Amino acid sequence: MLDKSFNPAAIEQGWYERWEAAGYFRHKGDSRPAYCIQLPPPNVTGTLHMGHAFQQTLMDALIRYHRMRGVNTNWVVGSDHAGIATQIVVERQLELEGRTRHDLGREKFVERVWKWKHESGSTITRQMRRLGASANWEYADTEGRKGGYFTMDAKMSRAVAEVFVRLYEEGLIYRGKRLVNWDPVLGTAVSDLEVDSEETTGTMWRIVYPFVDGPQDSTGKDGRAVKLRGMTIATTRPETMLADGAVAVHPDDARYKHLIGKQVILPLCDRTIPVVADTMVDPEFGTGSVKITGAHDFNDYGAAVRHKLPMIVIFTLDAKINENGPKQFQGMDRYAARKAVVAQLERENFLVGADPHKMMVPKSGRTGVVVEPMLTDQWFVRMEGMAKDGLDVVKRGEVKFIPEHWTATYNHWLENIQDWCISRQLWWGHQIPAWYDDEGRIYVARSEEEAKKKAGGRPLKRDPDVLDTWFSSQLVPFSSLGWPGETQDLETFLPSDVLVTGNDIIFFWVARMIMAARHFTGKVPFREVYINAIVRDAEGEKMSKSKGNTLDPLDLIDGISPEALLKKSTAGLMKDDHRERIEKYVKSHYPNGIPAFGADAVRFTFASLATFSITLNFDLNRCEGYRNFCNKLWNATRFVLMNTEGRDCGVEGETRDAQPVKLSFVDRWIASRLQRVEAAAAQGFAEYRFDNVAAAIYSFVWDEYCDWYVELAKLQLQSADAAVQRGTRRTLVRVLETSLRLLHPITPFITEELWQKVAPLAGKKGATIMLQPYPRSQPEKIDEAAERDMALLQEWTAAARNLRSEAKIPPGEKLLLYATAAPAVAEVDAALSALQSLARLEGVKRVKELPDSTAPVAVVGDARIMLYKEVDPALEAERISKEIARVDGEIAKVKAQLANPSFVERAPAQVVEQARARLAASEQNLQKLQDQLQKLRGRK
RNA sequence: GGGUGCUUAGCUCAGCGGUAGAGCACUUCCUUCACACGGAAGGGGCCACAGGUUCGAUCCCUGUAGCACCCACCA
Repeated sequence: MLDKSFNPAAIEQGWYERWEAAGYFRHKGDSRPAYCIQLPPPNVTGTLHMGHAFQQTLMDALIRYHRMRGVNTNWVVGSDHAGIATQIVVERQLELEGRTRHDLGREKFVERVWKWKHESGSTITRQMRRLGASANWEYADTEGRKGGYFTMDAKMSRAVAEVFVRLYEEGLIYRGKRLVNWDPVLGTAVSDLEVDSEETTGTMWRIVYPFVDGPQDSTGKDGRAVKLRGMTIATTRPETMLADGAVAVHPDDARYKHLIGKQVILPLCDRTIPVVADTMVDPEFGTGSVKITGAHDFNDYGAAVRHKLPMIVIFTLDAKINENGPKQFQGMDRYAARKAVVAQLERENFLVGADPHKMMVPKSGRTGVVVEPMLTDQWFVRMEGMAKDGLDVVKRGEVKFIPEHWTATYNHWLENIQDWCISRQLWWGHQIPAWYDDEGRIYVARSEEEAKKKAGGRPLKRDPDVLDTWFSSQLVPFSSLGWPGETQDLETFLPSDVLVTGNDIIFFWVARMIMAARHFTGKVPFREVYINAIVRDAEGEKMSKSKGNTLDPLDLIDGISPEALLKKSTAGLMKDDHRERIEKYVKSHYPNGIPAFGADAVRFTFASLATFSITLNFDLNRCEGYRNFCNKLWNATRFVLMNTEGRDCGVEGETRDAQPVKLSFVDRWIASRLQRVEAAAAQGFAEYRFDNVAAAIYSFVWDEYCDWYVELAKLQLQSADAAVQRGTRRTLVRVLETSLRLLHPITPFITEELWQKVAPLAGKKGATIMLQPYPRSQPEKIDEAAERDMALLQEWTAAARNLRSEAKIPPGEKLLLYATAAPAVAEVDAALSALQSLARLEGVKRVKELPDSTAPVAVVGDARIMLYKEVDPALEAERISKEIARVDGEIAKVKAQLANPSFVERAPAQVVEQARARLAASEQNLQKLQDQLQKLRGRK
């Protein structure tokens, strides 16, 4: 006997371990069609957040669905070494010990990161298991830790080196001194994508650079003649003037045209620079003349190259003024230098203006520090050719984005792609497989031995830099399957079927995977990319730690007390000033903490909210509603078990043959509805409309099976006919058993728990629901007649109940229902006794005319029905008048439509017919209501 | 400066050329032997705004406004 209500913690315990131990998650090396999903590998350092939980719910639902459909599924999972993120975490730990990574040295530091990875790297995999992810943990796992692959594993690293060497040999990787985005705190280059612009109000300073040969004639904006002391430039970063190579003006700018080629004095510095002409200058902006700082500005870099200007570097790698700057500024941080430069300019009368200015400041995505364009030696991947191919495969439809509009985002980026800076000046990551000899010659090789061989024995030094983390992540779709080896897995599981991921990594990861897989395997990495919504809080706000509106999926599953939640929300805060705000938020939003909804309810919520919308506002109230749904399912099962266990369910058993069964229109109806929900589920999965899958099953189970079928089954179980009882029991268990299988991909735990008990009664054998066939719709079982009859019964029931309610008849009081006609169904007797039971009637009495009474009357189809209970005629008259008004409105609307000749002529015949039928029915209804009203009035 | 998406019931969201839907919340009644994490009956919406196309628009088109996100080297 099941407990009275479902307790997620109790049932969710144990199943996962049993499934995993039994090896149900592994792929099978057989010839069945394959279905493969690659998990976007989470950072080893990370913990599961709502985005992960959402994404993984969808992936697991797809995997479970396909597994049940008999496909050879392989959910490839793993984790990412996450170069910068991980290094920062371990460096913070060292900081607490008062040390830096340099105190340890590279080798010891990397050792320490590995140690930390082993200790805490399993957090997220544990959380995924709690969520029920039926992932293939053992697959591609080189460490034997059942956590999937790790991007720094020997196996995965081998593919990284191979790719680097091949790209280098093909001339697609090159090394060069280029201007790159530099994070002065981390001391490394970062890619364009890792830089986020942030609007800031800064200052636009105007500075005059005097002409070497004295003031010059020119014209002002208004055309009047003026004398120019020098070129006035505008800048937001005055400290970079120390590295200026020229002043540029537009070649057609009448004010400055004649001054091109003149020399100006660079203030504060002991040198002069030329005035050059360049079309990049916008004469309308600022003063129309621009300082050119080739080594410290991306825009100016191009101009400096065009005009062959010297590239002067004035910053050290930690953004302090170096020896190339004037003595008084040397060693100053860039912002201190800015102040000092401005002060001296002002003192020496070079500063002619300073205005507030809104601008976009580039900041490092990791540290939030303003990046400095820095001229350094870096490795790059040439993107042009691969990008073109990446565009082509999407254009040809070999890779499809869902929703489709993301294709535009993808295309736009690839059409404007820049070469990719892949070297990072970090210690944690794949070290670049390049060696240098004493003369600076480069040897790129798969291993040190190979490099030595190539160098002919010259002493070699390895490049200290590591690769951008995405360089290895992009290979995952094939490196996880054994590439560069030629494996059966590659043959079977590449391309994978769908990638489920967030739109934030379309550039970082999705595009690069497509390009890399195409380049190295000739195949696309996946056929479809489902871009899932971004999870926000219920008010649509971005979840962030500093707002306190983050939710931990595990807290939703297991519940959390208000005290623990408060403590957790404010733990490890960087800034103390957030504390008060967070406490306020948490206290007001979760005064009672969070109840334990269970993994199934959380998963169901995610599925229900998985529309094609760009954001998903996670609403705890909906989560609660779906927890209630789980309870409903639990109790429906409880009812079914109570009525079927140990009884004859009309199912063939091992020791007996099935006895004859009789099926009523109600039995046939629910079986018919089942076919429709099965079709809806299949369609939903095919379209990635998980919300539709969830909604279809929800309403079937609750609104149809529980509300109607179970209620009517109670009646049928009291039948004197054993065959009717058998038929009812058989339908009860079979429909329930099928519903459990339908639901399993979304709510794996509760369905497994219940299936174990229900399946034997339905004549099903099997160790687990996981491997049972997913229900498929059988259109031949759709019974239109039964559905029509049931719809009528429901209509009659609703009308009768409404009469009860309107007349305020207490639930205990049973009355006769007078009806001028019987429901137009095939099994009238069965329908009438059903009606009697559902509407709690004493009976149904057929009459020619309704009794002369003030009792409320309703119109159902051809019949008028009445519960014989005298009520205040005035109230009843009012009720009927309201109803008449409603029907009147209806009639007016349809009449107007039909009176329009062009509607009747041009609308499809079917639509016109429908309107006419509606009009006829409404008019009939109106007539009966008016009769009734008149009668009521006559009584007064 | 470009681009994308959104605007439907109090809240979170479906829908989509032909009588406006769900969950939660709300009102009234009910502890009836699966379930009060429940049952029954209700209330609630000029489908952002303005034009256009159409017999007919919440839905298609064009604008406007608001919100969100992405891209972009304007000093």
